[in-house]
Formats: sequence, C-alpha cells, structure tokens
Amino acid sequence: MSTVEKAMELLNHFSLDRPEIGLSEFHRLLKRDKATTFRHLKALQNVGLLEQDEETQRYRIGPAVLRLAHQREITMPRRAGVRAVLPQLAAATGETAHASLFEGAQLLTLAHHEASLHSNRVVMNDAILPLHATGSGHVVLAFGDDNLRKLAISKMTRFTEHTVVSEEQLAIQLESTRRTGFGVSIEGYESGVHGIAAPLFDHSGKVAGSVAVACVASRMTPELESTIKQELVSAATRITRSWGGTIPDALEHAWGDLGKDARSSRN
Amino acid sequence: MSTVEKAMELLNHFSLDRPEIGLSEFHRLLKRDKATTFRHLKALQNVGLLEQDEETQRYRIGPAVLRLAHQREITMPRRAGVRAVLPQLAAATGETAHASLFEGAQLLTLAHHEASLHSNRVVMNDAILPLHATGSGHVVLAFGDDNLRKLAISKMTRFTEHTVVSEEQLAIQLESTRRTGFGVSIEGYESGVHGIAAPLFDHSGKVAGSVAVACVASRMTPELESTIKQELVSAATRITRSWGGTIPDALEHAWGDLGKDARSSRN
DNA sequence: GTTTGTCGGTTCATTATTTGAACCATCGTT
DNA sequence: AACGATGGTTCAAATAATGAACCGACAAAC
Repeated sequence: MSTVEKAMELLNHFSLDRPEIGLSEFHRLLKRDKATTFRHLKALQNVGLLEQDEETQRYRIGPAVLRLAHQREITMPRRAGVRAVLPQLAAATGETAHASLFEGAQLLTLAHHEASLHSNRVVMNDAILPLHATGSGHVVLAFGDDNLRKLAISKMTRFTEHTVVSEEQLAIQLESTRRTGFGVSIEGYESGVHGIAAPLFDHSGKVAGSVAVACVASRMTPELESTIKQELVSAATRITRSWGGTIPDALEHAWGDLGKDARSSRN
Repeated sequence: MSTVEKAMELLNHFSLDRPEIGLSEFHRLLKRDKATTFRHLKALQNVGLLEQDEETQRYRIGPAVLRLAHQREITMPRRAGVRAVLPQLAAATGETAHASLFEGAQLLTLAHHEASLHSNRVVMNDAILPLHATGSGHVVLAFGDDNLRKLAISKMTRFTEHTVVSEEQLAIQLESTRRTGFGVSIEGYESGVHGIAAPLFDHSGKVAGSVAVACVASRMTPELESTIKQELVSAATRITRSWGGTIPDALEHAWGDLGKDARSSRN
C-alpha cells in the first residue's frame, strides 16, 4: 500500500457520528504512529482535503472536495454512469435494460438500451414509471421511506389484470423485494412484460433510482432469471459506485453470492 | 513537498476544458517522471479519487469525491463557514458584520454579528435584502448575470432619499463595484447606515452571496473605511474558500494589496 | 511494409522520503 | 504538584518513492 493510499484512508473515518477527528483519535483509530498520522493529516490539510477547526484543533473534511465534486458532476453526470453499464446488461441478458432516477417522489426513466438478440423485444416508452406496478417502483418503495409508500398506496391505478392494487398485496411484494433485493413485476404494468429490478443508491445512502431488465414474459425461464439477477447485481453495484454511493450491507447480504463478481471487481 | 501532496496535485489539473487526462498528458503537464505519475494515478484511482475511462484509458475525477462532499455539507454547511468569520470581522471593525446567501434571485441574510465596541450600532432585522439598495445587493448584481440585473431594475423601490432608483445611477454604481471589488450603499436602504460589501463565490465559480459591514454612517472615516475593506477581503476570501470556491482573478486584482494577508494565510 | 511517433504501462538499482520511539509543551483533573 | 490527556516535534534507521530505460500495441508517414 502506497503512502498516498495510507493517507487517503484517513478520509474514510468521518461519518455522521464522527464529523471531526483529532490527532490522537486518528492515531488510535488507525493504529498507526502518531508522527506518521500527523504528517498525513498535514498533507491532506495542505491540499484542502482536510481542514482543522481553529479552536478544537480537530480535523474535518475540507472545502476542496466541493470543487472536486462539482468537477465530477460536470464530467460524469448520473446519466453517463448509467450509460456505461446498460449496454453490457442488455447484451448479457438479451433483453431490454433500463435505468431510472428517483427524484421528487417520481421515478423518471434515465436511459434504456435494447438488446439486438431477439426481434421481439420490450420497447420503453414512458418517462415516468408507476411505483406500485413496476419492479423499479417496488425497489424504491421497499428501500425508501414510509411517506413514499403512503403516497404510492394512495394512487394505485390498475394497468392490467395482474396489477397490484391492494395495500396488502403490495406489502407482500415489498417484503419479498426487501428479502431478495429484487423488485419483480410480472405483467403488472404492461401485458407480456416481465420486469426485474435492483435498487441504486447515492452518496447519502438513500435509494436514488433503479436498474431493471424488461423481458418478453413468454421467454422467461429459471436460467434467464438467474443470469438477469446476476447481471443486475453487477450493474447496480457499478452504477451505485459511480454515483458515489454504497450498497447497504443488508442488501449485499440479501444478494449473497450473486454479488461476488461485482464486489471483487473493485480494482 | 510530501508524496501525498505531489499525488494530490494531479487533481488540480482537471477543468471544464480538460475533464479527462491521460498518463502521457499528465507526465507532460507536471513534468514529473512517467512512472511516478503512473503510480500516483493508480494510488488515487485505488482510493476512488480518480477513475479511468474503460475505453479511452484516460483518467477523470472519481466517485469518492461525491461521498466526501456530502460529508462536508453535513459537518460544515455554509452557515457554519460564515459564523466562523463574522465575529472577527465585527471585532476588527467595531461595527455590525453580516453575510447573506444568494439563492433563487434573492439575497437572504445568513448570519450577523454585532460588535460590542459602541453602544449605538446597526441592528439587522430583514431577512431579504433589496438588490438595488444595499452594498450586498450591488455586489451580487455586479458579479452576477444580466437577467438578474434586469430583474433588479424592474423593481427599484425607494427606501430613503438616497436610494438609487434610476437605471443609469445603478449602472454607475455597479461599474464602480466591479472596478473596486466592493459594493457600497450610503444610506440607500436605511438612513444613517453606511454599508460596504464584498462578494462570495461558490464551487461553481458563481457569486453565491456577500459579506458586509453595516456602519453607523456618522462614524465613517477614511481610516475606518480602509480597515473595513481590508477585513472584508480577508473575510470574503476565507468564506469563499470554505465554500469550495475561489476568488476570480479579476477581483483579486481589483482588491490588489488588500488581499495579500488573506492569500498568504493559506497554510 | 517498414519506419517513426505516440500511447499506456513496467522494471529495477539508486536515492530520498517515510517511519516510529522517544520527547516537549500545554491544558484540565485529581 | 502529579497525572493523563491533548497536539505537535526530533532524528537515526528502514522502507518506499523515484526515474532512465524498456515493452508492446496502435496509427500515421514514407
């Protein structure tokens, strides 16, 4: 591990509970020599990644990160992070892949990519996806907050004969997506479409959208479902990472072995 | 200069024109050995501060900065950056210091601090400051965009007999603040109050607010004006820096020698 | 179709920086 | 006044950073 990496490690110890950290505290936290820790702190401070509180002498994340985050937003907006992943998802599954952004209680389609494998495939039209009737919707409901669920329950339009329209049915579905880590809608929004979705998270740790694969329902088999799920985990992990977020532990656990590839592909 | 600082330097070479940089380009840019540059790039990549484009192989700012920026916002919101500076500004000038945030075409008071030196002092009441009648307003108008100026011109309420109410008068004032780097309003908003303001900038390089000193007009002398300006430059620089912004070159030049202290106090 | 220039990346002996045990100064408690 | 915190400093020893030369791949030039 290079010295720069060692120094950067300091940055990972800040959190809500620990917004400021002093020299001795760092020294204990990292079990590294105090002098070393001190020089690392000063180096990070000199480049603006850290700053020291004038009175308490403790260190906190510095202003430079704001500038860098701005630069990141310019060069790599969320849409770009998604577009780098969808083609592979579509290619590997042979079905239509799409991603949506959760913004202001709505689920907006960000991008989609159709596989060229089959001549009949699902074509995405809608910009706004219903929360109660799609796999993507289930996923943000399951991992989002209560208010959102109440809102969604209040407007459960019926789209097909399979659409989930009762609160109880929805609760069962959400319980399932929370347990498995996938949102599933079998012809719930459009007839003949079987959708499977995985959640995306942003830097603040909240659900920020979803990736999904929309299949021609008649083509679904246990094998296809398995590859879709595996690819979804990989795609969700990569997009989430690109957005500066992390997959919650509970979800990683739910995904279990499916997540192995994605997790090890960090470098 | 430590190795971590050297590595971090790479991060400062990204900009709008240069959102992605390759190994060789960095090597030329920094005039450092290619192998060294390469290892620095990899180190930064490993900690997520950089990421490499899969096809072009060039490097760009990584997702980790989003997480860090989020952490920064939590521990050091804009108001906190201001509050760390206002007391000193008030103490050094002996007058009332205040700062405002420019948000949604409005100038909102963020915080204020009264000096205890004099028994008669300016007391801040208003949450929203008029753009045409205050030093703070002039400063955001002068360094803001045209639309804002048009908006301000369309509603120039008269507050006192000294309020600027004609478009021509305002243009002259703004020209002056652009030249000097200070917004001035002598009894333009409230009788007996002489205000001097300096602009604040955010990470995107735009005016994001202002710091100002509101004096009892009768107390103003050339000496006081001089110290106020000097302290304002220092305060504006510090707050801007805390917000992840930088003072534009043109403005640094306008402030001239006044800015020396602030600029050298970087470490 | 060989030459030349570029690119990203690698090697390894030399060199310079990082490292850590011990040490200081200062503060608030006991 | 002694104690145990804190942030910060010193210097010889150890380790990690460095850079000249090298590699393979690709693209344009001759």
